Amino acid sequence: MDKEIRRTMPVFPMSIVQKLTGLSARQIRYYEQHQLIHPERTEGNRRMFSLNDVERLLEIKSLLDEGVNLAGIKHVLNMKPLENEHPSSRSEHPKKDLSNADVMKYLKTELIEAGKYGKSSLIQGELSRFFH
Amino acid sequence: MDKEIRRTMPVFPMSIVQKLTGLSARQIRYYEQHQLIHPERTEGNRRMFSLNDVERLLEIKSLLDEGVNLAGIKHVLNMKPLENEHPSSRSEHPKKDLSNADVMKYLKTELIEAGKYGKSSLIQGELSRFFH
DNA sequence: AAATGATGTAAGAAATCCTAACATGCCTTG
DNA sequence: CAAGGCATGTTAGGATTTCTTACATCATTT
Repeated sequence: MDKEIRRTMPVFPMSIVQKLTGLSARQIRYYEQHQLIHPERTEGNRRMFSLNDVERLLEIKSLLDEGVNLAGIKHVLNMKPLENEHPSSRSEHPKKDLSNADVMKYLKTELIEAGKYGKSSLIQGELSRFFH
Repeated sequence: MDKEIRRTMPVFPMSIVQKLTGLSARQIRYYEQHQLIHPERTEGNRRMFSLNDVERLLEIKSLLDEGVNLAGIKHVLNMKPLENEHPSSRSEHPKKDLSNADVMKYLKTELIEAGKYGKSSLIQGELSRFFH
């Protein structure tokens, strides 16, 4: 009964998550500071990550590669916290299940709005010069 | 491509393996010392365990509960190292796939032999008093 | 030019893990 | 029954890893 390792169990230390995601410790801590992830802590205050945390970090990395900034990533990830949160830290989120298509639609409208008003609320750098 | 976590990847530190298996650090190190497991090491010499290592430890624990001693467990586990070894530490083992029935048969003959000669090569304590 | 966002780096403290050694309790054996 | 071996607990000192905080850097935005 204890044999199965749940996806929400905090089992990976920082060093392993760095190797698994290719992110630096600085980045990972920064994303936590900005509420993109919520890793657990040991009694001694060391971060411990679950499989879901790692996958979430990979999502973040992927979105970063696409030029989305942290504020934008936060919006996207907050739309589907149901499967990524630890059971301990879950609260009364507005949990709507949404598909990849929904996320893309959201990002596209954000982009269009940004283009209209000459201000990108989500994208910085690369893509932002396509709108002005 | 990096998203899938292989069963042989060393990802769990000692503290997590203790919680996952219910074994003490002393026990885990002792089993390694006696070649029952072969966890990897970080650059800084810290043990890092794979999922297979953890499952192997659970097998060990289960066999211990049944009264099998370390020498016996070593025999049993050495009969099926193909799926439990790290790819890095694999060598030209006589890798025969064997079923639970095979293992049980092996254990039973060992028990019978032990009974015959008045010496238990595998079992100590509980069961040993059934033979003498 | 100044402000902001994202990340790197460094320092000092604290937590975790390492090995080695000695202690303990239970069997087994002579 | 005493001696030895097995499996584990405990302790000590040292090394490694992680933590927080602060400051630096570089690109982008205002």
